[in-house]
Amino acid sequence: MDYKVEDNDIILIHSDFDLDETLDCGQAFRWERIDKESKDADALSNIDYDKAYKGFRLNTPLLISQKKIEGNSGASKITLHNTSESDFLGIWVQYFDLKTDYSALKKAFSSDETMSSACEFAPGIRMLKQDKWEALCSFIISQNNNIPRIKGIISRMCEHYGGFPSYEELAEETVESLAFLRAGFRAKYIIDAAQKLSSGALDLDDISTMDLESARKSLMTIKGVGPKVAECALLYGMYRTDAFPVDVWIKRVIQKYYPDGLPDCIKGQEGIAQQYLFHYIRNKESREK
DNA sequence: TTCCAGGCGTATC
DNA sequence: GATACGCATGGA
Repeated sequence: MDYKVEDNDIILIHSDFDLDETLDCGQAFRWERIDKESKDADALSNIDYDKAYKGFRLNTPLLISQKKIEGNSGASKITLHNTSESDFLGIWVQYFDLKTDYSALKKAFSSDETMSSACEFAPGIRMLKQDKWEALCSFIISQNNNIPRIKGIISRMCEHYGGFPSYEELAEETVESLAFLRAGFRAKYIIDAAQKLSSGALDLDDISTMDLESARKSLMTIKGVGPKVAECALLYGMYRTDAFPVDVWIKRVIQKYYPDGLPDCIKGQEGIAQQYLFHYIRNKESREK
């Protein structure tokens, strides 16, 4: 993992990192693409970039930009703006999973034909290793919901609390006091999760060390957490790459490409493979219409 | 208007 | 254990 510190920025040259494919693929809900005409773009007025995003890991903000390097197949210059080396090493290296070799992963995955197509379709996808509580809470909100509306609910939540709320804060709320979220039937689930964590009935650090089956069961004692949300909390919040969330889109993938089971080449890394498959089925088919 | 969205709780068999 | 249905909200 090579990087350099330049003024107040951290610079990476990377072949397996695309901001659109990683930050806008339904695994995290707080990244916003910066419109070049918007006020946010002012901070980048002296920067040469193709695309940029602003967002958060829990309550640490980041402005990140990408510029394709001409003549170097697929490589981009990624800049983490106004980021100290200690924040980079302490937060962002893990968040963007920078110690994992995605070229090697994709190569292994590509012995399967569908996986090969999915990796080729969006080669810049990376897993985002999110905060445990942020991931759990976000995916409780995600159920039977669409991505733009999930983002809206989480955005209203963060605006209201001045950042992503702690479970202690949410444990004090009621369905009525959370009406401003317009989260629908999910409000009571958010509160139940917050109360179980706040009271100590459940502990996400403990759960993260359990074997997969015990961790699932423990998470599913929360109202509104079923197999899919538990799997997402484990994958995105606790880095269990062998967790495999199955939502309506992945059900379509399985029905269409894997009626007889998942291929061996993704064993142990099912969760990461799932991210390529999810993006592939959601975007490829709409693009073909 | 109806259908659908990164599902789950509940009732019923 | 399997299956059917309702659920809040809002965009297509």
